[in-house]
Amino acid sequence: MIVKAGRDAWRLLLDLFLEGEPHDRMHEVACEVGLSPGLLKALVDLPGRGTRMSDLAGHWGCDASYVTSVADALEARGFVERAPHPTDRRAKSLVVTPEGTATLEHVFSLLYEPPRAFGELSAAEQRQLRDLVRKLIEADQKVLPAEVAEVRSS
Amino acid sequence: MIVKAGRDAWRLLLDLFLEGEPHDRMHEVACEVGLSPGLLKALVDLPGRGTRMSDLAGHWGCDASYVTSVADALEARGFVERAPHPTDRRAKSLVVTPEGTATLEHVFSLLYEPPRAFGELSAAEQRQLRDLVRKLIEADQKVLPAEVAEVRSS
DNA sequence: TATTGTTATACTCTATAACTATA
DNA sequence: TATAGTTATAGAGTATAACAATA
Repeated sequence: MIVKAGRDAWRLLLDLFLEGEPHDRMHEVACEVGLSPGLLKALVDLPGRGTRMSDLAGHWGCDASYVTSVADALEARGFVERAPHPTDRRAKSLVVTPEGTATLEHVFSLLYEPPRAFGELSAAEQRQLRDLVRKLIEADQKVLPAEVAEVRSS
Repeated sequence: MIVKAGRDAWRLLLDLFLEGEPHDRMHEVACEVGLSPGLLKALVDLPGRGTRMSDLAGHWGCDASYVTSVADALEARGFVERAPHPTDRRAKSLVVTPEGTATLEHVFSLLYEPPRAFGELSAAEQRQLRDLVRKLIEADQKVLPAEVAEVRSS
């Protein structure tokens, strides 16, 4: 059951992400590595080797033709390469180059750097927060499939 | 000082907002009220009565000409109206109409509805989470001005 | 002369439709 | 005939530059 404190917690969390220091993190990181936010998101969200470009469209929730232009842009920067599908000669997949991997590592090191405000919490409080968010994520993963089932049955 | 648990907490929080149920909240709400995400953000982020359009450009971090088109779009839907500045006849401000206010209330009621995962936390845990995030926001507000000062001095 | 909001124009992001090669 | 990726084209979103009114 969600109590008032829970509602307040969510609201505060939302405020933190919509207005505070964390807000522009994705945008800053994109600038830093010279990619548009959309291209950065694509690079970060690239599934493992062997995924067809057509499946990427589904994964990203965009049109197939847009996958082509994203692939062109990332390839032009040397971050990915097109690779042929082993058995289906119509299909291609995108593989991350060493340069792309290095960029991704840089991206994550920037993205995962906590906002300074975290330093104002005691070590015990940081542990508490980690445990609570972990629980939330586990619950989220439990809840999501249930929602999919709901949509299917309606 | 930020300890490992704090880093993990931030990383988990980021995962929650980038991938979990909360991720598409803004987008869903925009659909629900028939605004593009950009227009919704503008409406939500509209400062109080009397703010000049030129100041909105600074506030939103966009060009002044874009403020004009945002104003046109929101005015076309009846959510805001242009009002003359009391003393400077060059300037105008945007005021939210009753219809705009009603829409905003609807928007916030949707936005502030906690993800279902919150219900998996006990009442005590929800209170704990609220207190921690509250602390984080207070620290964030303390940290932000310091950063502005840094930028100024560099 | 500088500033406010607007217009005209152009560039980026993303989608739709038509096309080529392969299944 | 259907599917994979591409191309051509069009629509949003956003910026730059030139403009009219006012300060």
